[in-house]
Amino acid sequence: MKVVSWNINGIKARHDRLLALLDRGAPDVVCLQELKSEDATFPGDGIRARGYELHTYGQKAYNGVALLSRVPVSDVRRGLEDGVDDPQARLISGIVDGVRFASLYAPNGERVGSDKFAYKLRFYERLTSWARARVADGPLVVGGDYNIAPSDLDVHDPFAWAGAALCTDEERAAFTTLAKVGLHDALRALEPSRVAFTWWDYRMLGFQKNRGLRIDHFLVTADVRARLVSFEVDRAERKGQQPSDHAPIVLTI
DNA sequence: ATGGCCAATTTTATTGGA
Repeated sequence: MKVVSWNINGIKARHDRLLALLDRGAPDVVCLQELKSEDATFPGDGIRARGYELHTYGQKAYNGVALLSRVPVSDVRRGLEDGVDDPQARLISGIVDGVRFASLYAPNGERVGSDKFAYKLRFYERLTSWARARVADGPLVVGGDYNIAPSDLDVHDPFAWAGAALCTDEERAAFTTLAKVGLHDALRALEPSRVAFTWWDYRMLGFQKNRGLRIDHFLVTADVRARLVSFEVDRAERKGQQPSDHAPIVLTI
């Protein structure tokens, strides 16, 4: 099966591109991030017309995640489910063919020392607890924008990014701690040393100069890892008119 | 020289992104 994860940076601005992606690639499951749309106004008709079940967890202007599937989804869950009063819509998941698929939009963190950076680290602690509980339930695939480049191999210019948000040791430790509940970075399981950026800054001709980061990932449980076939970055989707600043990542299981 | 872009709302400025 084919699974896509994509930070679309606004469903309204990327709606036609999304439909084209569904038509072109016919993915079985799609994890979307940064919808920037409330559920009530989410443009879902074209998605459903293409045979997908659509589950959204949105909010006005910011954040928002969605799960699309051509196969029926059960036990849809929204948020971190830990009782914390947190209005930010960053996680949705559901079970498809016995595997739980989650769409994650982790906080950006702005800059080291900011309130948003502290929120990011706290979010990762909470996400780790959530993931530990889900891993105990069964197979899990978490696709999304983690907003962490796990190693210097995932950074176009590690010297320039040293110590900056997305690349700090503290964030990388949070990513490692999350993985220790029993999750594996799918690309690294397949190809330990491949350079595969997933985000490029809109400014400064970032994509044209390939000044990118790998911050979108699939984390999978060991049983899924054993069935991995390939991981690709859909770089073509970063080109042309009105692209998202993230390219979709595509996992074949 | 350390910025340049983009989306959405608070819209002709501001906020957040990464």
